[in-house]
Amino acid sequence: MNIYDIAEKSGVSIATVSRVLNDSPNVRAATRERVLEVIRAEGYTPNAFARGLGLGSMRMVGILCTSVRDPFYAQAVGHVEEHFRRNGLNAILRCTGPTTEEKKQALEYMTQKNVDAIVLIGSIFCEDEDNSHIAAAAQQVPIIIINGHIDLPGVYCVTSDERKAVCDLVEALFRRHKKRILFLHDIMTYSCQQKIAGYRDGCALFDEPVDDALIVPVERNLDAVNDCIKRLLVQGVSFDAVVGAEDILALGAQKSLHRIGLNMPIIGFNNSTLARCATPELTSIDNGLEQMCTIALGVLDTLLEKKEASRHTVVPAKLVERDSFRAN
Amino acid sequence: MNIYDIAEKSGVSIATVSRVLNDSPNVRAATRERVLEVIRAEGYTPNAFARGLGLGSMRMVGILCTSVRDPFYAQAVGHVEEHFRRNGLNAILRCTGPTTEEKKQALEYMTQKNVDAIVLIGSIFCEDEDNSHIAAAAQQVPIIIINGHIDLPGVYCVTSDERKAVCDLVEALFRRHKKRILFLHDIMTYSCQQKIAGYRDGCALFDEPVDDALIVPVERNLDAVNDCIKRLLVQGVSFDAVVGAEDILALGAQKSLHRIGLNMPIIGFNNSTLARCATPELTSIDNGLEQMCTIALGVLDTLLEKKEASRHTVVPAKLVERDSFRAN
DNA sequence: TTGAAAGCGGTACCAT
DNA sequence: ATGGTACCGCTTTCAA
Repeated sequence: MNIYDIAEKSGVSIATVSRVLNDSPNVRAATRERVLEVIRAEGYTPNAFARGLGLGSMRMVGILCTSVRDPFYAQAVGHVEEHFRRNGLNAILRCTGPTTEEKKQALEYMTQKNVDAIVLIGSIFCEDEDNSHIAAAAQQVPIIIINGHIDLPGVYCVTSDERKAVCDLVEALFRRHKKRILFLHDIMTYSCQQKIAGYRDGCALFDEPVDDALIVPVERNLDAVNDCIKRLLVQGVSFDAVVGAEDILALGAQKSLHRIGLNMPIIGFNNSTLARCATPELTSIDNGLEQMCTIALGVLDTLLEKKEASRHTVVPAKLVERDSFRAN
Repeated sequence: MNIYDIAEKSGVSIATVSRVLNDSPNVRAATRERVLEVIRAEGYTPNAFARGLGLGSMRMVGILCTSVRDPFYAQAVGHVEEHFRRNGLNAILRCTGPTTEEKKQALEYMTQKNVDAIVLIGSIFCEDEDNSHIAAAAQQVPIIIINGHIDLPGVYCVTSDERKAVCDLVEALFRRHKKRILFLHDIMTYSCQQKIAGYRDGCALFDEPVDDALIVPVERNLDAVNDCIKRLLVQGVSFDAVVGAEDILALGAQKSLHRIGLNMPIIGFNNSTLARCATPELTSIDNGLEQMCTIALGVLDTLLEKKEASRHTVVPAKLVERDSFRAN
């Protein structure tokens, strides 16, 4: 069943059928009805590939993330997919893992598939040495980065003001006389750098020197965090509060410290389900993910209309207070 | 840049270029090299839509789930995407929400996009009244259901033996003289029905009557579970163990009971991150998700080779014991 | 308002 | 081993 069949059965040319299909105004109402009737009766739907060939688009966006199995990215993918779908854009999902090589391949794959845009989820896509693969892809198709920033033509970024949020948090902790704040993080992404910058900003507000021994990298899983905390204590590194660059890190620290019998404010990041599932519930910084996704969609809409869009938008991040903060 | 340009620059016909592109053996090595050289030099990549038009496939599978934002589904989506990608199949993701209407639309969307297969994640796609939309889609393209079962031609199912796993669990609890086991569940899917059947099987083993007041539906969030537990206690419904049809339900019960000061074995389902994040760590039934995904890929591979595949495969589910079980 | 026909960029069959 | 060419199914321009 193709457009020729429909044309024949309706007694019109394929051009007319095509016009009906594409809501062209240049079709007499009666003709349109007749064609639509045949289309309905035959249950016809146009071939997406042929349409893509003619139009150069299948109204698809590529979504890249390092792993949907990570709840934070899953959350983001969900939001992006939903926002886009509501605007008639569907998603090709591709997980890349952390290596630059795979990210590059994924980017090439998406451009070859003629997607209308590529959404990069997380600043982990921003390499600090070489982003030429992103630059190359951006020449073919708009690239949108959620919570990451690269200053490149064709690359549109939406970030969260995590720097300020951490700064405010540090300030609040200092006011409670918590001056040795342990900051746990995993991969040193753009986002992570912002958080650390915020940490330093906060210390600077109080003219307090930053003890680099308190900024500690650790793998993103409970066991690694537990080992890390124990090691720090054995090494005699003292601290009276913990901030995790991800909820899971904060949660790991919480469990570890609880086991040891230590009690102090613990704050996570992303305000994920984990935060509420922790005991006691974790205070967490919400980076405004959904708002970032809404803006991303707006940017893309603007671009698809061939208008210019802002290359960098920043949304606020805010602290969501829960037990792990109040109690201590 | 298209195949004609490459043909011209290499001094061959487009047919030859196409052969080179598709690794046809009928090309002289020297010719192949010359063409490849031009392709490399020009950075040419074939147009996916045109190729799709000719081949009738873009090597894409549709993945449907009610919500990737749910960690369990995210986990599944991640596994499916990964397995398929490694076999050169990419994923179009579409979340549907719980309504049949949206699921139907998603199914239609996928068939219209000429995907090579559709993967349905979770038995929530199996309606118990009317699955005609799935039957219809299955006539166009193979449908694979992960952890759900519908007996329909063209629909291939991989399920987990959750029934047996719950039965074994109930047996183990009975042996510890826990005979009033509260079973919390949310939507009554095929999977949920299996779990309840397992619950009854277990009781039957001990000739113990099932108290239907202990099989309680509740919304899938912490607050709802908390309210539910409190209500049950007020109503005088007594129980000495809790099994949740999802980890989040078990976790909610754990928090609620802990707050009240009650202590009893609590077991979740899916062995998600949540299980390890709970305090104390939750015992959980692992339904063998990854194995299901591996099998799903195998089935699809078989089908794409136009061979017959088994319409229903069952993988074992097993209990992963942690603190919430041992301690009590 | 409608139709004819030329693309879009490939694949694959049939010759040679 | 290679080339010519007829599709694949739709969009769009140009005429009428």
